[in-house]
Amino acid sequence: MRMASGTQRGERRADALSKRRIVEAAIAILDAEGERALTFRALAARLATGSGAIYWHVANKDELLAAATDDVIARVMTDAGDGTGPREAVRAIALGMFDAIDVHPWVGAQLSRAPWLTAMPRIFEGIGSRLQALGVPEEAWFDSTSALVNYVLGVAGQNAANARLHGPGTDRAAFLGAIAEQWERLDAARYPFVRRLAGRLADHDDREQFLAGIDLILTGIEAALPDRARQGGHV
Amino acid sequence: MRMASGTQRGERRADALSKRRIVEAAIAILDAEGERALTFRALAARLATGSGAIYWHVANKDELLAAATDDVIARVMTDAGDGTGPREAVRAIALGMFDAIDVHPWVGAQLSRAPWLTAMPRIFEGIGSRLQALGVPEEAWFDSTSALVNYVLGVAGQNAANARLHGPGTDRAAFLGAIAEQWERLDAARYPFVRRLAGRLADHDDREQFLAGIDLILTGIEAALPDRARQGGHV
DNA sequence: ACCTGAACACCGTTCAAGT
DNA sequence: ACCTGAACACCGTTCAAGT
Repeated sequence: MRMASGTQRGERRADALSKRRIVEAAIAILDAEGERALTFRALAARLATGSGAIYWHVANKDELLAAATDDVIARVMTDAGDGTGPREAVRAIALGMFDAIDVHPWVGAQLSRAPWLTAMPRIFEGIGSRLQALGVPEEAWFDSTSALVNYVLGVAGQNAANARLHGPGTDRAAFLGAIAEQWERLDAARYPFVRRLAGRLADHDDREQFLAGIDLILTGIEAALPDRARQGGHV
Repeated sequence: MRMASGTQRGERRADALSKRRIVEAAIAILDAEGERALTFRALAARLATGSGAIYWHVANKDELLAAATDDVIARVMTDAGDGTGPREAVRAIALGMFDAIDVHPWVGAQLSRAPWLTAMPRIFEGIGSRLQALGVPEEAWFDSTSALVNYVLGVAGQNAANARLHGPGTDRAAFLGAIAEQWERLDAARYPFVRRLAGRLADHDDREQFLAGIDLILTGIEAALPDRARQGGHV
């Protein structure tokens, strides 16, 4: 007796294993239970199969994580980035990444593991093409894009790290408050600056601060723009 | 018969276990053989003891990695950062971190795992206090420092990731060349910008590009400076 | 107080055997 | 071609037993 019910030649059962389904299941586990919960055993259980079956579709865990990350980043790049002007587009792309990593913190960690061949070209293209539209001269493309991308990746990594510390579902405010409290208790002679900063830690808005950083870099980029391009991008 | 040779009351044998010695051994393994090589078994073998002995001095692997990272960062902060003016000091601190991560790539990965209570205050203090000296007004301290720190962490994470891809001791140039080649082969319709960038990937100088990003952010920070502070820091 | 090393629980990955 | 699931090698961590 065949397992398939209503399948025809060349078709696949709706629940047949595939890289797409595996990646989707992986994302679901990562989102709901965090990075530590993603094991081949858990994945196999969720997909009602053996752990070895997954290896038929995916080479190893690194490839699985890269594919999951690429999935999320691809969505960001198609969804965001069509603001009015090029400056708005850069901000929109950056914010899109921030928000995506807010929902999928593990993406932030994964991006620090060099998906140079999958997610990274998407990010470079998304941001760099907008800088080009902003009128940044070709000699400055690489450095400018790299500055924005690295900043975004830095924030992404920290958000991922924070999410790892307070497991999925814990509230951020209490977490930040606890750190602020520690910072206030640091040695006054060695950490005068950090102690004065501590008060702002607890009540600052991550998203606003992220955007403030983007704006600082954009201001730096625009300061080096040829006069012609300063009035909001070229035609 | 006692193991000790020439030890007196209250003294420790030169080769007695201690957190310091454990952390030093861990750093040696991480530097020489990479992150994957650091296991409690390898560490115990190197220290000629049982793996359980390490747990008497160190709570777990996370604490060990945090301590190793803190060690490296602490050295950067005491060694670097005394340039002529505050702007030079910021650049010196940033470059110090870049160079440290170049030598110890695993630090870059570890910083993306939130050592909020050890390395992070050092970094914030090192950079933030110089921005203060630069004349940045208090309302802007947090955002400005955070922008620079996140950028540095982003670069750090990428350098760590690259080092992980080409194991310790492989040459960077060939590695970048391989990626540039892949980027040139991307779909022309979807990645026009990245394809044009690919040529620059292979021959660019990481360190110079890093500094260019720092300068962009510093320019953005200085653009918002009150007039009084623009001429090179306050008195 | 500090060290030893076997044991435990768990993981990524492989592979002979199935369909 | 694709799936099953036991087995392998390895890891972080624990802990009873030693000194």
